[in-house]
Amino acid sequence: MSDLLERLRGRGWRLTAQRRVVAEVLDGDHVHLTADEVHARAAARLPEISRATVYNTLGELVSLGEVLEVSTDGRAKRYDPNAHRPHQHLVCSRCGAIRDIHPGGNPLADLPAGERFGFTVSEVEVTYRGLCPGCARAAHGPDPA
Amino acid sequence: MSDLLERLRGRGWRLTAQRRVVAEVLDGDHVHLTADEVHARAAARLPEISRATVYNTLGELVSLGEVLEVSTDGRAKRYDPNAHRPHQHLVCSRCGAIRDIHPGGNPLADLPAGERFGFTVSEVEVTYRGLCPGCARAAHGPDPA
DNA sequence: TTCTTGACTTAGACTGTGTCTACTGTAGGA
DNA sequence: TCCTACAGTAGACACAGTCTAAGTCAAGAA
Repeated sequence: MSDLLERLRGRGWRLTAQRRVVAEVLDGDHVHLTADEVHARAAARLPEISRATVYNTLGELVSLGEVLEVSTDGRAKRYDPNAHRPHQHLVCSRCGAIRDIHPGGNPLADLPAGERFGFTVSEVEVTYRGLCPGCARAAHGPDPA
Repeated sequence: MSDLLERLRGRGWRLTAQRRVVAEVLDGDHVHLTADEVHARAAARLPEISRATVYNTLGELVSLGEVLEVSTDGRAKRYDPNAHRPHQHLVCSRCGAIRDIHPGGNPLADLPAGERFGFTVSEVEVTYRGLCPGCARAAHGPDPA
């Protein structure tokens, strides 16, 4: 993640304790935190950080292209630091767990011209839904209730 | 849409004026209204209908499988009556216009086993984003501002 | 090192979307 | 007609996110 901090400094980003903590919280693979979760984890290290700062910082990271905003459930948006490698999401319909996946192929090519309604199409978002291994076991196994 | 009303009656749904108006508002192709828009249009025909009734009725239509809930912008959910024909969405990133599209192929098959993390995958949601013809013209043409 | 400046942060009010609750209305059977 | 259960209502509440005004601080200049 120091890469990210370096890139941000290179872009003239003023580096404050708050921004550093938010960037650090977003480090890792398969990280998809809501703004409130980011705030909670940031506040564990820097108790006085405010919600507005977390929203501001997340918004800046998104517009700099360093973080992706994903909304898989129609509720809170989630923030995904894995922005430099195009990927899709696999979501558990029961517990909400999210995994990043990297299928081959280019889904944009699957859209025939006749279905484009004259749109200039530039992006595709693909979300696979199903049950994660744990929830599938719970659904099939002997019901302990 | 009288099909829908017939189906609902067949399921023992008590058909009231409020429910009929909500179902009628959702008639048509490429219809993707927010709950508030449904409420506004329903209230034009039945002024005393309440917001809670619109939410309740939409929720019932969704759980009966007659209407789909889609959230393309992370803001308000939209309700899509085109639930009996599997389809995907094409969204204008500028004005938010939504079109239903029906590409061939089965996107589920594009997900190799090695990328499934043990999930039992049952659905795919695909959203294409770009500019609709009107917004593309506005972006390219001589700026009238 | 100290000063200056403008960008950054803060608390809290505000908005939009959706849910819940307690009460009222009403369709249809006894 | 009366009863009962389901449907509808208004309004309070909850959650996610945005905005504002005022205070704070990082970083360059002297």
